[in-house]
Amino acid sequence: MHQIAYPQPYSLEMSLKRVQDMPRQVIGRVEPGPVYVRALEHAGRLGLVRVRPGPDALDVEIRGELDPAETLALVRRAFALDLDLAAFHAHMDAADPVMASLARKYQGARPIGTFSLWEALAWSIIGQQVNVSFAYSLKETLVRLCGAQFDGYPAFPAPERVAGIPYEALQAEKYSRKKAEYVIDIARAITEGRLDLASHVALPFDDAVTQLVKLRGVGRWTAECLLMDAGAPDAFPAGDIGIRNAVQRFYGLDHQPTEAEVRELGRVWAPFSALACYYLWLGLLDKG
DNA sequence: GGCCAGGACTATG
DNA sequence: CATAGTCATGGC
Repeated sequence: MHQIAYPQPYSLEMSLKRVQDMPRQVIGRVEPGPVYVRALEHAGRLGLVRVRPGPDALDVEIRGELDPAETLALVRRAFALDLDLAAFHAHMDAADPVMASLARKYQGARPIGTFSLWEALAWSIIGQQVNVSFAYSLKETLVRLCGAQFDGYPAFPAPERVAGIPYEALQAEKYSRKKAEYVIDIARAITEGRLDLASHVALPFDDAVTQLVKLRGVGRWTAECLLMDAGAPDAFPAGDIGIRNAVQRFYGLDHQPTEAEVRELGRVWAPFSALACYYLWLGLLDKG
């Protein structure tokens, strides 16, 4: 059992809220405790990760062939443990009372994302246009068709696995032709060494977006969602329909704002736009 | 039953 | 550059 000291502020229960409220827990699952469990295929090794709250630190259990040091680093990133949430609160207290109020309501919540850039990008493409519930069923299909398993828990398939299936395999499972092509083509590009997402993500933010949108199936929204999941603190998918609805609701607008309006209203969130979007999405989970 | 979903591509003015 | 049509399907 490994331990990761809690950042401040932090609440695993709050952070798990969004995972638990999803219509399906395809890869990352929450079990009683609470315990976050996910199988992981990383660098050709398969294993399982369990994360639970200890008295003074997060307890991380790593099983299988996974390298402990690498896996702990992945957990840090996927659980956003290095984000300065205290600075986010201070900034919003001074700049935006609405956002400050949301941040207080979900005190200690940090986004729990994917464990690889490939999974983040595939997930964003899968999530384009369709409702979240259907997106999860599409993700489940991909996992069922190609994913490996550890101890009964499915892992998100490595790109090599997805690269090997024909478009028709996904088309037959309710993917649109284009969505099937986008996901499989990107898996093939990664597998064949033509695409290195890590090098794109490492670029300055605007350059990263510019490079990512050159990929077929990747527009600005998808690029910003990937960068957000990769930990870019100021990623801001302002055109997101959920963000637009959340802004209308929490800022009391009489109409659904356009992407430009959201970007303007959210200018004060910089350099914490990604966390602001996360808290807006969190707010949407509470109906009414 | 019609419209909207955590968009992007393609074809036309 | 700007707008319209298309995509697949589930949820409401």
